[in-house]
Amino acid sequence: MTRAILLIDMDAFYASVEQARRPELAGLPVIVGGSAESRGVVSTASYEARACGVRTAMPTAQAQRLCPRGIFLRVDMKAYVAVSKQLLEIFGRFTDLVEPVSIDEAFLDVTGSRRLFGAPEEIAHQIQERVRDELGLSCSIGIGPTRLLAKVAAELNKPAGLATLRHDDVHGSLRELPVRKLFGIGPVTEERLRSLGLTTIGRLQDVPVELLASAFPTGSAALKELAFGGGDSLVRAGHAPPKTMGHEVTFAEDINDPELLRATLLDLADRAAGDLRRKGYACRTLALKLRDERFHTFGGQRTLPDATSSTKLIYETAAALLGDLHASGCRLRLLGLTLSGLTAEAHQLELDDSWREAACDEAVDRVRAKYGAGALRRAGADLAPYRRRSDPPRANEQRSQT
DNA sequence: TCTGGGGTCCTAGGACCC
DNA sequence: TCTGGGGTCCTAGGACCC
Repeated sequence: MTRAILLIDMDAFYASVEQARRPELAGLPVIVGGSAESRGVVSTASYEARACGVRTAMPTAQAQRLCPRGIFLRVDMKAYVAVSKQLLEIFGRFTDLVEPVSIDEAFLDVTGSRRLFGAPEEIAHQIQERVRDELGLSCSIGIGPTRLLAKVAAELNKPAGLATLRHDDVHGSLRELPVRKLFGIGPVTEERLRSLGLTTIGRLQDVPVELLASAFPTGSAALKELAFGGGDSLVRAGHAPPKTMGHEVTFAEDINDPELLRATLLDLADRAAGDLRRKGYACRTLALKLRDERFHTFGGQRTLPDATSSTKLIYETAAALLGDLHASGCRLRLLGLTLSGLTAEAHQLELDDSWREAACDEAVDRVRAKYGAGALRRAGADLAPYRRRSDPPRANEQRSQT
């Protein structure tokens, strides 16, 4: 039996959540993203704002020029995560095979749900109805026999759309679409394909594989598979375990002061290690990301002999790495720290005095769990420049130092 | 006109071991 | 003096996604 896969994609998710919880914003150009002063970009623009030309990833300053009457809001990730959970609950009523792919998208395998809920199109309609009535949000749904075809279909008819691509369409309507519609083909690959005269999916289907292989020595087979709507189509229930966890920050102004950079690093390490412990992981590898004033991005990584979740050890390793990577002393616009090589945390052997650090981390975590992430800050981390510039502590915020 | 922050996956080269 | 092949781990960088 042909598989029936749905890809549900929320329309203008962040902006729509804001409009749903603040009805006075309905019908207005809402733009969610970083503030213009802090070199932010647009995360999501409502369709009213898109009418002015505002797009995702556009600098906020540019969005303000295009849409002077736009309502600019900061990202409220907590609120969006909460709505995302509600969405997954709704999807789960129709099938157990729900695979979230991002905060606002999920694959559903409804192959086995037809007897209960009807044809895939019927199921999709019901889901759109439930999402609209219960959460006041709209979504677009693509239906296909593979994940890729469902994904492409979802893009065909936004917003509030519903579209189906069947196996037959691979040799029909799919051929007319630009290659960029295929998940996995981005701007770079699109341009390289264009230089070969391959602009539509049909041309990509027809091109001899030898010719493709000369331009893409390693990726030609995968490109062909994409063009025919193939690829992995197993929908895996639930969230995949995380592979990395990290944080990065873009400064309001480029800096090279070693003390401010170390303070930033301490804050990043504190946040990343805190996430690690909260979710029950330890890491073995940590990677630094730097971006200089010319927007050149570079980095480095270190692997530890043993897994850790200690803020202190992670910070000290990262600080040493920063010393190596930033020997030039150039001005930086971005600093990031990502932890990888994650393993489920085993209880640490207390052979040395690392138990002191563990006890300290644990105490910090408990206070934050009770009073919020801002309740307590590592001594030194509050020097991080973005803390002072764009994120002043609230008047009633409890502060103490460790 | 100035370019965010959270991720996943892939490639390629070198070290090292058997 | 010349010289294997496979496998794993580590590092740097980049494409891509939302």
